[in-house]
Amino acid sequence: MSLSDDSLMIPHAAEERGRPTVREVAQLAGVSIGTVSRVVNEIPNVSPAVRAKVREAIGILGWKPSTVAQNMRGQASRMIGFIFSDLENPLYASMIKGAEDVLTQAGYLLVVGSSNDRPEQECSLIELFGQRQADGLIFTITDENHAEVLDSLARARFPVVMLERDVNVATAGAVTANHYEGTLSATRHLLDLGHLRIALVSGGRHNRVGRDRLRGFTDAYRERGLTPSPSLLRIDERIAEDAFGLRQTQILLSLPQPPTAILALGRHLLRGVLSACRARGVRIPQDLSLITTNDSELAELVQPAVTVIRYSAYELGREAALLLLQRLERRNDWHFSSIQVPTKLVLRQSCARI
Amino acid sequence: MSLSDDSLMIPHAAEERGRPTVREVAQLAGVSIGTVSRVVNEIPNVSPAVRAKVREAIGILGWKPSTVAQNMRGQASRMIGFIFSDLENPLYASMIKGAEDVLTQAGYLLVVGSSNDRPEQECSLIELFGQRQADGLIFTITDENHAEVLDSLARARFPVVMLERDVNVATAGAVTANHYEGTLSATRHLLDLGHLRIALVSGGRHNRVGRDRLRGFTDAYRERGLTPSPSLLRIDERIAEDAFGLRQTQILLSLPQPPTAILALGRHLLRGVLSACRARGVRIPQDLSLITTNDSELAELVQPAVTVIRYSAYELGREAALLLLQRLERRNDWHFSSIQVPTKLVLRQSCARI
DNA sequence: TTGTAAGCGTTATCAT
DNA sequence: ATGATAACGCTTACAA
Repeated sequence: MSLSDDSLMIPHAAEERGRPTVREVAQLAGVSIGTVSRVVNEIPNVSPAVRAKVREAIGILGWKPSTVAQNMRGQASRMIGFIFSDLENPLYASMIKGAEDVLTQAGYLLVVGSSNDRPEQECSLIELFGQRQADGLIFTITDENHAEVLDSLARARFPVVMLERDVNVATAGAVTANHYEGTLSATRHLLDLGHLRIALVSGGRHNRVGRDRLRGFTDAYRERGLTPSPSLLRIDERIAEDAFGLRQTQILLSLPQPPTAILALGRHLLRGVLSACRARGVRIPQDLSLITTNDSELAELVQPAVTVIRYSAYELGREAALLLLQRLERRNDWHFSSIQVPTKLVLRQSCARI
Repeated sequence: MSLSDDSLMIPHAAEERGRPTVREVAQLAGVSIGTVSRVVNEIPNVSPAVRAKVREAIGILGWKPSTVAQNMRGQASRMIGFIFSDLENPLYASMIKGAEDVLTQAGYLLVVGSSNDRPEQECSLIELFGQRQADGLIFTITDENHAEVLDSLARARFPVVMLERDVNVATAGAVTANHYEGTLSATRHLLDLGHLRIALVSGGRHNRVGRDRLRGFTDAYRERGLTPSPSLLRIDERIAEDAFGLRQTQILLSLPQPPTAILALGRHLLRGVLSACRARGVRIPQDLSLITTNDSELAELVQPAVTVIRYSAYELGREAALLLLQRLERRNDWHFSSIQVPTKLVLRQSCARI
């Protein structure tokens, strides 16, 4: 008597308005919780009659298994982290979209975290993803050599794919745009037009993108037995700052021997370059040739339209996600693999023969 | 004997390389698991000596409590979902950033999901967030009247804040830019310049943004005892399509009585409008005045620079997150609240007196 | 002050 | 084919 009273009160009563649980489903269907689990997980040995009853009860209660409880049982969380510096950079937005499209398709959820270029933030995000049992991580590390971040990464229990970065961690794969080829062909193009004083405005050597660009630039010169002028190398870690493009262009235009062409490689540089040129009355392409990256509405529609090195950030994100999924499937052979996404020189009206 | 053998084998051995657990920490510190928990959760009654011992053990093992297990105990997951249509739309990117900045600060993690404007996808994301015990949701619903999505929303066990949308769900708060005022003042500006044939290119009436804009537009006319010409109202649900701005402008310019000004209100419209004008040799602002929204590098740097209705999408995201946090704190009074973020008319060179 | 044990909602291993 | 039960890692009420 009192037993049955208790068992009527104790179970997670429907009127408690909490989410339904397997137990309630089992009770309603008149079966055990094991059977319910077998039904939802499509395990063979269940009679069709019972299967139907359980399905009905599930429908009535609107029950969905709790992902949290499933994770407790050691299942994959189907959650992927994505750490990048700044969402307002349209390149990252596109990468995330590319990754998200692939991951959603595969039943994963994407968890984003901005580092704002702060390594400490990167560390704590990596830890956080670990605590939450993320299954994998896509990451654009700020400083490829930051010891603590690399440490967190090495300790991580999930596979990592680096986007646009090169890092000395055994378990990490990498996906990058081919900035070397892109810069090489852009520089060749300017040299072909007779330019000898070409300025390179770009990020520094602290990450792969900057290094590849510098290498492409100097290699194009070297091919013709030339050397770029050091004073025209405007390479700096502070490229992320808003006024970087403007300031560097002002400096270049004030040089005793100003450049005849500028290669402005980096986010939001175009804006500053154009402002500086207009302020000084420098005409493009008559006085100065210009190539930037990546492609944008601004580059396309400003007059004259600007020649750009174009690559698909969306594709970059896609490839990173695909590589990660591949590692997630066969957990054993995480042999290092590196994928390159092509770049393309899109010719417009901002370059002229000298 | 056999008992002690068993208890020596069973515990999660350190050499198993799994994540450490409370039990291992407790064992190493020579205390009980309850004590470990009390130390990490800063519960008062623990002696300093024990506290120190436990802290040391935690440090040695590098233990962090599993968020998953904590959630099982009914704790908040500190996970917020964000559903929007398209990450490549810089407005959403900024909103997400605004939200993320606030939420990270408060110890929450942001989980993103793109709907690509598909209500079914929205439904399944809402369900998914429920299954994963998200604590809250920021949402830009595609169709404010879609019954199934509204249903999922009503069933959801977490508070929801709508961004740029108006929805008839009791538990939902709302944050919007003041598109009514923005459009009103832009239209007034054009009327002040003597324009009578102003075209409105905008999204349809299926969401709040489109309706507010239309209302602002017609109210500005009404103030002067005028009525907008129906043929100049280019309002359509397919605004998200890439060529929408181009096509609508072509139509407008082909009219027997073409407009003397265009109000192009929506993402990526500027590009198409400019292309159409250039193709036809229509000069801005001599032949046609133009106002768009939101502000962008393109609007700022194209020549002539384009007058825009500006508002901060970042601020919109921030406000949404703040409203959500407020609801998360006092779970009781979810009385409906609605926040408006201001808009501002930024005058540039694309409008002329007629 | 500290230890013990129940329980969160699943899945999986036993029996039956 | 199905039911009972242990286990996942943690928090917390209760006992000591």
